[in-house]
Amino acid sequence: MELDTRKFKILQAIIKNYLETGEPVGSRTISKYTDLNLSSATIRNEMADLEELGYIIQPHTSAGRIPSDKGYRLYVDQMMSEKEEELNNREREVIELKEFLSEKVEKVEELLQDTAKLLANNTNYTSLISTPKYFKSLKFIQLSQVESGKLLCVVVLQGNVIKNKIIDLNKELDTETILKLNILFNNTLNGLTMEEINLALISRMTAQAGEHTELVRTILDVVAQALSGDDDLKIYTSGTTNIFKYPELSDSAKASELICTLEEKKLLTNLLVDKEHSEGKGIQIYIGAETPIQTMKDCSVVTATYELEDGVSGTIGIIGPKRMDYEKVVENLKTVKEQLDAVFKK
Amino acid sequence: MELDTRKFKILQAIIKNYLETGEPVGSRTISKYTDLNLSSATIRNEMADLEELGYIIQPHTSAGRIPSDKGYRLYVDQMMSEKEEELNNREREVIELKEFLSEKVEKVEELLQDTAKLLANNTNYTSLISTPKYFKSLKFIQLSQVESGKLLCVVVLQGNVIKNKIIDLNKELDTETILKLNILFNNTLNGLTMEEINLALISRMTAQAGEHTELVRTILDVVAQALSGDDDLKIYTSGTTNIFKYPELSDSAKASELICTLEEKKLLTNLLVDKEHSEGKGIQIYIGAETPIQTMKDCSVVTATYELEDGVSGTIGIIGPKRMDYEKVVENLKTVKEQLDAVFKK
DNA sequence: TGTTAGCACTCACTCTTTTAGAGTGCTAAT
DNA sequence: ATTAGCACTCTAAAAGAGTGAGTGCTAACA
Repeated sequence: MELDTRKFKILQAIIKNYLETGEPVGSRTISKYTDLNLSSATIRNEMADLEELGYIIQPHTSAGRIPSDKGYRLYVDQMMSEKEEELNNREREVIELKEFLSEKVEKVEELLQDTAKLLANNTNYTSLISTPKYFKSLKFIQLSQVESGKLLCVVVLQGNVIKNKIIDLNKELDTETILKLNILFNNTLNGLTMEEINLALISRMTAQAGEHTELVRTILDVVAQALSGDDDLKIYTSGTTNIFKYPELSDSAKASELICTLEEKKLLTNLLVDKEHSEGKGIQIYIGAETPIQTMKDCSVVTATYELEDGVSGTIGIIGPKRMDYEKVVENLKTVKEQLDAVFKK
Repeated sequence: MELDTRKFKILQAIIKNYLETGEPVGSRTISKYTDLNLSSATIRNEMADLEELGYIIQPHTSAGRIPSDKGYRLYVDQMMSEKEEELNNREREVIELKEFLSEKVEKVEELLQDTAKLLANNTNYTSLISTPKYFKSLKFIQLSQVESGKLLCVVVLQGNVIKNKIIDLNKELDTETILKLNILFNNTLNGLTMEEINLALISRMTAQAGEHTELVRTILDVVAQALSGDDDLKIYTSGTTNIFKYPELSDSAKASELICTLEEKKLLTNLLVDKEHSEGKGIQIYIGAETPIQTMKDCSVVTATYELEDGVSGTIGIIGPKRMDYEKVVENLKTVKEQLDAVFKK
C-alpha cells in the first residue's frame, strides 16, 4: 500500500488540525474542512489505511486519530511549508530581537540567558541554550605576583575569553624572573592551539626555564585547562513551567521527570552533540523517541546551532510536546540563530 | 483563656503527629497515643479551645485538626527539642559531608552546587544556596596590552577573587606608560575598599595620569564594578522536583508557580536579606505567609547564613511544605553551615 | 467542676451507575 | 469507488449511594 496524493492530503489535514486543536481529529472534521469533497465514510476508510501504515494512532476505539511519531516525521520532512506570508510577521520579530539583543553584548552569559527567556516566552515552550565552545588558540598570557608566594596567571584566548588562576609558589620569585617567564610564554605559545603545543615545544620551554621547570609545567597545566574549555560548557534553560500548559506533559510524574532532567544540565549535553537528524541549515528535529534523552520521549526537541567561526559553536533548543508548532519553533530558532551569529561576529 | 500545660502537650502531640503522617489528626488518635490518659471527648473539648486560640485548624467539619501557621510558630519556637540522641547520627553526617566537601575546594561554584544537591537529597525538600558576597578590598591590579588597542585589566580582590575586563583603547599605549599606570594603581589603591576610594584619591590619580586621565577614569570604573560585586550574586537551586512529593504543593498551578519562582532567581534574593525572624545561631524560619515571597505562602522556608569573615556571607536555604521536618532541616543546615564555614576559612 | 460515654450529624471519599456524545466499522445501496 | 445508515464502543462527566472518620453536644458521673 502506498501513500498516494489523497492519503497524503488527508494525513496532512489530520496533523494540521491536531496541531491546532490538540484534540484527536475525527473523520467528519476532515470531510468538512478539506477541499477534497469526500464523505466521512470515505475518509474513515482512508484513515484505517493510514493507521495500518503507521502514520496515525487511535488513542481508543471511539476517538479520532492523532499523528504517530512516524506521522510527525513525515510532516516535518515533507509537509511543513515555509509560508511566505509569514515572512512579514517574522521580519518584525527579527527586528525586535535585534534591538533586544544589541543592548547588552557585554555579558555573554546574561545575553544567552535572556535569549533563552525570550525564546521561551515567544514560543510557550521550554528553551535551552548552551554557551559557545569558544576559542581554540592562545592569544596572550600574563603572569604577575599578587602577593608573596602567589602567582596570578591570566590566560587570554582567541575571542577575548579570559581565564585566571592563582598558583601557590613554594618559593619567592623576583620581578625579573617573572618578566622572563612572561616573555618566554608569550613568545613561544602565542597563537597556538591545544594541538599545536607539542612535546617538542614543551621540552624546549622547560629547558629554557632552568631551575623553574616545575613552575613552567604548572603554568602549562593552567594553559591546557584554559584551552580545553571543558568546564565552560554551561547550559541555561528557561520557561520550564511552560510544560504545564500541555496536559500530556503536566501530570505530576512526567512533569517531575522532565523538570529533573532540565535541572541536571549535564544530562542535556546529549542534545548538543548528535547531528544525525540535522536537516540542512543546522536545524535538528527530534520527535518523541528519537531524542537522545530517554525522559523526553513524550516531547519533541528542536535544536539549532549558532556559530562564531569554524567549529566554534553553541546550541539553542526548544523542548515541547510532540504536537508543538514546529513551523513557529523553527522560525524562532532560525531568527535567534541569525541574531546570535550576527552579535558574535561583531 | 491561656495555654496551660495540658493544652500545650496536646498541641505538641497534634503537631508531631501531623508532621509524621501528613494527615489531619483526630481526637481519638491523641487520646490513645499520649500519656495523658484522657478520653477522646476531653481531647475534643481541648481541641475546640486550641482552635479558638488559633493554633489549629479544621480543614472541614468532619476532619481532624492540622496546625495553623501560629501553631507551627509555637512549635519551632518552643517545642522543637534538640534531641541529644540525634547527635550520633548527626556526627556521622558531618563527617560524610566533610569528606564530600573537601574533595573540591577549588571551584567554589561547583562546591556550592554540590552542597545544594546534597541538602536536597538529604532532606527531600528543595534547597537553594547563594554565592558568598566576597571581597571588599582591592588586592592587586594588573594592566597589560593584549593586542594593539586592547588593554586587559585584571583586578584581584581580597579573597583571591579575580575579575577581568578588556578595554578598547582609542590610541596606542607604549609599554612604559602601561607600567607606570600599573604602579600608579597598585600604589594608590592597594588594600582599599569601595568606600575608601574617595574623590580626593581619584583626583590625585587623574592629576598624575596626565594625558591619560580618561583612561584612568575608565579603569576606575572597572575597579568599581569589581568591588561592587553586584553581578556576582548567584543563586543555585536543587531538588526542585522534590515539591512533587508533597500533595499540598504539587497540583499543577501551585507547582508551576513555585518552580517559576525558583527559576527566576532574582526573586529569591528577598530570602537572603531579611533577618527579622532570626533565632540566634543564624537560623531563620519563615512559616507560610511569613516568607517574603508571596508565591511561597504555602511553604516554609528555613535559611542559614554562612560566613567567611565579618560581613562576608552567603545563605543556604531549604524550601518545603509547612509540615516539613523542621528539626531535621535545622540540623542539616547547621551541619552544612559549619562545614562551609570550615572550608572557606581554610 | 472536670471528665466521660453516647449519639446524632457532617462531610470528604470511593465506588458504581447513568447519560451524553463523539467517533468508529461494517453493510448495503448507489 | 463512494456513500448513507446504523449498531456499537468507549470516554468523560454527572449523579447517586454507601462508608467512615471525626466532630459537637448533652447528660451522667466521680
